Amino acid sequence: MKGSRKRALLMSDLAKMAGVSKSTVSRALAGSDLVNKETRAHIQKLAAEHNYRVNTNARNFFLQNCLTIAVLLPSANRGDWRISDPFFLELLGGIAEAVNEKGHQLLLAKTHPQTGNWIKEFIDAHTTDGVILIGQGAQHDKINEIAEHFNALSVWGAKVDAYQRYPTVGSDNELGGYKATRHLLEQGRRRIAFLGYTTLPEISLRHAGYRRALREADIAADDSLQRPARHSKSAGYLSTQKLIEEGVDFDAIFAVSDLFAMAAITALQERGIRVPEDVAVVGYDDVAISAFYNPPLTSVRQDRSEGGRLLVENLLAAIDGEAPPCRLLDTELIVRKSSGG
Amino acid sequence: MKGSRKRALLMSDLAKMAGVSKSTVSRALAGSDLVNKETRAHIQKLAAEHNYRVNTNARNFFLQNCLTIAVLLPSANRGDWRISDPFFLELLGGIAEAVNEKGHQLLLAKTHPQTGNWIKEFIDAHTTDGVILIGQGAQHDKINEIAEHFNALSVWGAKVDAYQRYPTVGSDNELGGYKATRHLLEQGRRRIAFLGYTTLPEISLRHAGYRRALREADIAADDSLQRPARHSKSAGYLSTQKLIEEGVDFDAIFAVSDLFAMAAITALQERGIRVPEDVAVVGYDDVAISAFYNPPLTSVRQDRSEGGRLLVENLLAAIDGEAPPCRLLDTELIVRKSSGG
DNA sequence: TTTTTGTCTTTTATCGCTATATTACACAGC
DNA sequence: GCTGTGTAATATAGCGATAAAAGACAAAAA
Repeated sequence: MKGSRKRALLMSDLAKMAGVSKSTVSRALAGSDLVNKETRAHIQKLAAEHNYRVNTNARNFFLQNCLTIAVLLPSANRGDWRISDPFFLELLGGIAEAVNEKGHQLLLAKTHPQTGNWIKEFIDAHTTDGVILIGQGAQHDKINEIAEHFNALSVWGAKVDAYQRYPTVGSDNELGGYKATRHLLEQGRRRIAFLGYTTLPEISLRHAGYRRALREADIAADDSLQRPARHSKSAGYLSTQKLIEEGVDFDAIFAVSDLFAMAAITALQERGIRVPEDVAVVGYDDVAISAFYNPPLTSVRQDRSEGGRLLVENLLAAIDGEAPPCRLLDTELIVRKSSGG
Repeated sequence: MKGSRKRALLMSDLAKMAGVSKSTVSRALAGSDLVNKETRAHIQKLAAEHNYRVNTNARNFFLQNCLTIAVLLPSANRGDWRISDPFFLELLGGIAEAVNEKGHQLLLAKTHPQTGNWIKEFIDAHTTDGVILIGQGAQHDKINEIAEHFNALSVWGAKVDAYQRYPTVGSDNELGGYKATRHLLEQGRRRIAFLGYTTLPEISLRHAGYRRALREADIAADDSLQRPARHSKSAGYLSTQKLIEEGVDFDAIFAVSDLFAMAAITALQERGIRVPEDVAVVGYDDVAISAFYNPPLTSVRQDRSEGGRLLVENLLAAIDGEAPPCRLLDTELIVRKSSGG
């Protein structure tokens, strides 16, 4: 079957059948009123009968109004696309929306970060007009390197203090971290654990917000409460278990993703620790499913629609040769009755 | 900014700059060894310096080896892409994988089912070589109607007994329902509620499996245990609440999606009903997040990778003018320590 | 009758790229 | 000096669609 696609019906074939010229067919199919009603109807019927469809590539080529934009989603496990975090997929929705609004095409691709220089490999192998990268992760240097040669990039993530050649879009992570921590402090919590791998730019900023809130409340930072769990499935769970086993005194957790928060809650409840009575938990992302969690998760909302829109805008600007700025999205704390205390 | 994309550098421009012909540039950029090493290097450097990129449309057009495939995901709420069920998004991943493997492009689109004839509208408005529909839902008749004129369709869903003009891919829903129910019966449960809207083809089949399992165990069907919750966010929650309020005697729930199962568990636990001690719950889909749920969810797994592959295969066959068959995927019951009893 | 107008249709040129065929040139061997 | 061989670059010919310009024809106006 591979490649054996049989020669498709062309517009010229259809024209021959209808006894008119190619352009007349083209116009008839486009519904132009420059062709006689009957002729139009006849051609349309003929096209339908013969299951004719215009060659998308030829059309796009001629009209040259359609860019191909790739979205790279790093997948955690090779061969299995059980995406590490639903947030990324929800963001993808926002991007799809924005891309379609602009009339462009969205090429979706999955990649395996572990395969060495994955982004570059992808760009070389495929033909795209621009790339949106979801998940800056710890790849800052690599992305910078790619941006030297390929500037049609737009990245979801955080602005890095150091030299940065590519534009990012992301929530105001510092403020988000601050709001989450503030909320916990307002509930009377004092021993707030931080669950997240601060090496990642976004997480580092959320951590900064967390520290600011504590500082303002005159609470000294406590190293035993810092839990650098990586973004892996079990990390949130294991880190929390460890926290308990080590006998650390804590009455709240700020987890840097909803997934982490859920895993943490699972670990807590397994040990009979009540949420939020004994330990309050706040997450990040406000993933769709969080409202259904048990207990419903208090979380910092990242706006996917707006995020997608800005990512696409930045990319189009970059394609035009501009150097778009890093953008910050509003953050909103979604308080749900229980988990957050 | 819109449309003001400045004239891009062409290959001919680059050729002029390098003092060679267009074809030489083309070959040099393709890394062909038909051009002198030095020439090749020089051209490549020049291209990089001037940030030249080949016109994707022209290239695709010439090579004509690239189809544009659209995936339609019905979104529940207009303007908000908080997708009703994470399973759909995970399936999207499987599709992306398969499409890329075949070297085609995946055009992602979101639609609003409520806008009348959404699928047809989409097909008419966009130019695609084929459409994958995620979510057959209650649209069987409408899809059939579209398939009359447009046969490049591939649908995730179930085979409908009645006249069906389009191919589907889906898990063996009857078997899945059977396995789930069987599992609950083996745990000694006898009063198993069914949570799902049986008007939908897939759900109807799962229900059939449920009934078969009960029949084999000599348990009479009980109408009060049938809960036709629709696929909406709160449906699982509300239906379960009602079940409790009505004082129905039940010791297990088979929910037709993990989302429903989670919502049900939330409702149960709010009333102090323990899961699985008092009521065991089994879901469907085995969504990534289910493992993290509290308690971890026992669920019927639908294989997204395989599903995506088959959806794409069917679509390519349909584009070639064949009439591909409806396919059934294996189902596997994933038993997690707690929820399922 | 001639001109004008209007409606429908065809001709022509083109989008930017790449594959194929062809040419240009250098150097070996006889 | 001529042919044969190999390498490197060029010229040419589309891919299939569409838009713009040009043409054909009939009916209305002068």
